[in-house]
Amino acid sequence: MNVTIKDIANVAGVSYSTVSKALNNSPLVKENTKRKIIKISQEMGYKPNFAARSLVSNQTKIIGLIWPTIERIVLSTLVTEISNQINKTSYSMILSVDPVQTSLETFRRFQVDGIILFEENNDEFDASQSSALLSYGVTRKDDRNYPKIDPNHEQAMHMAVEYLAMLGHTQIAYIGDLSSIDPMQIQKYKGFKKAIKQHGLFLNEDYLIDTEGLDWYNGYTATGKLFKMTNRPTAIVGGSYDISGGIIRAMKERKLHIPNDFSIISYDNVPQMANMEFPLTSIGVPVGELAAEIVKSIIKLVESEEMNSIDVYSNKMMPKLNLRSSCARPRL
Amino acid sequence: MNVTIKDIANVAGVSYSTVSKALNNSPLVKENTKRKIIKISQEMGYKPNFAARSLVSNQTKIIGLIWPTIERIVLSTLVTEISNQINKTSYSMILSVDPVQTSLETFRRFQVDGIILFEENNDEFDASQSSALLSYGVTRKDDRNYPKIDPNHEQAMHMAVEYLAMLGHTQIAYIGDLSSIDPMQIQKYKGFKKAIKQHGLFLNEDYLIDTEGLDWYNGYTATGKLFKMTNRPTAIVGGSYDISGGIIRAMKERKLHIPNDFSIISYDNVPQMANMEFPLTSIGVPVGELAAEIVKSIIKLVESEEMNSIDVYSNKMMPKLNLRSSCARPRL
DNA sequence: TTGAAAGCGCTACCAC
DNA sequence: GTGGTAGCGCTTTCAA
Repeated sequence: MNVTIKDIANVAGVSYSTVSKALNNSPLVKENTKRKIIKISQEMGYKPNFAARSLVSNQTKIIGLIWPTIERIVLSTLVTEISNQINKTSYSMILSVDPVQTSLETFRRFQVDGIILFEENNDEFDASQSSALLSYGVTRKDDRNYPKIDPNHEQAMHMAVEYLAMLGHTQIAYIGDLSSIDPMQIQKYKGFKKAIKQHGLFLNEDYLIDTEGLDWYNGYTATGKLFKMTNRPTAIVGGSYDISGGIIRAMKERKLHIPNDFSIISYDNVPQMANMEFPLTSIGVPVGELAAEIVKSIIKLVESEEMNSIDVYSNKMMPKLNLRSSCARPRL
Repeated sequence: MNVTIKDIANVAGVSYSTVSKALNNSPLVKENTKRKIIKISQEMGYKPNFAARSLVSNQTKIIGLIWPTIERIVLSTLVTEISNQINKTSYSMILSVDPVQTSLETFRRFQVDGIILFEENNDEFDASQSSALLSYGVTRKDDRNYPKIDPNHEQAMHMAVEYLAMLGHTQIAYIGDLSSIDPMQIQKYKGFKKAIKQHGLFLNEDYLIDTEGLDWYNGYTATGKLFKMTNRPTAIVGGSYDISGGIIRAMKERKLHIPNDFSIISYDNVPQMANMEFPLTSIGVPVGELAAEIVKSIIKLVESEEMNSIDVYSNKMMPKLNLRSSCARPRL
């Protein structure tokens, strides 16, 4: 059987309520007894019983996260990063891989204090009975009244184009998923078009290359279309980490040089960008910052909700340009 | 506030101990009252409080699973399937994406009843303090005293070669990761060689094609090597789902016909095989069976451990050949 | 500064 | 068949 505070109390010769206070570092206990109790509890190998604690305190200190159904390396990096950051707090994180509704129910039985949801999980669901909810990504339903964290895709495209234009590029292509109904993809592509216009460049419709998907191979094939053009662009914005991987590969196979033949900026600001076949300059909210904001927000939400003040907000996070060596001035 | 059994008791006009029994389907309650109570509890949206239940019963009915670090579609299919199957039992499953040691500690705080571990998680760790542990995959350390579930890779290769040989193939290639130190890859590749010999075929070393990785693109590139040969094989065994995807793509690009130009069998018996560019005949333990065995074993382990009888066993599961239309007799 | 006691939601036992 | 009640391990008043 596990050691309980009563066992400790017996050994220490105090009441078990004193033990409880001591272990929770309450200022109501004399430093001396506190130290003694802590020492004894360690010697006895005491581990607090989570169930008992959460039963009485009515909070579990657990954050639940519903695993995004669309598997992308960027999302799993985000999830891992969120987990790491939560581990640094007094909270823990658990995951569910079930559909949203099922996950929500599981989490309710666990009485998790807060739930992180990815808007890619776009199933219909009823969140009315749940604990504090926070979502990441572009929401499809405006009537959902929980806070949202979302990268500013439009601004990202603006910064990418701005940087390329500054280097002297005027012929910039976008290789990304134009056919998707995923609002995130739509925002990127619209953002790109808007940015081109804002920088006074000519928007060549041929330079909007549809990958028809987000996989590595989609980027690879789409890049093939680009080589068939007579009037090739000098710079490319890749729509995602995976797509850009395919672009690089297509370049390498044709013995093309980055950045001399083509300057490339990739969407998605993840550290893995540095380990690609060719390290790419990238644009996007750094995944660490995203995770930090998500963790900070969910905890704030959880703790504020206890005082019944749920304020619905939406945070469009600012992207950053991460310079590597995949961009140069265009050849004359 | 959440609905409790007391609330239900009030509405139903019975005592709350009767509610408890009814909800646990105890034979001590009259069918009539049982039905009434269940109906009311559903209407009120009752969800049992895990913490309270586990506090008294001293078990959580939770299985923890440590997310495999190597991301493969096959593994995530397995995890999802395991989750689905656990949901059908009285247990629930939670995931941790942290390193093994951290996950183990989190799970201990949760007092999970059992833990599923993937042997890909090959970190060093101390499992001595943990609850019932079960691992999937080839263990690297023989001194670990917990049960293991593992597909019989050797038998799988035997069956694949047998089938191809039966169709009349004598020139069979293996495209897989030969350079890996992952014991699972080593077993596949050795199994293939052994199977070739057992079927009295000549083992052409050139037909062992190293993908140098498990990604889609590794299969794609490795297939290129095959086309450079003068004496090409007539049949191919693909080392994994992703690798085989690359093989198919390489075939398609060269306008080669499956199965007329090449017969292909892929390792990994997952349903997604049917949705590939070309549906492939596949070999491996069906992922559903694997999940079922894992779930059955961990639950058995959890429940037997309560009577202190931990028997360490290792289950090498039998693969199955899943016929689709990617194999035919070789051309003469 | 410490101790006693109530009670979180539930299961399980014993009475009726 | 049903109800009453003890108690799981802990936190949190309130009293001493």
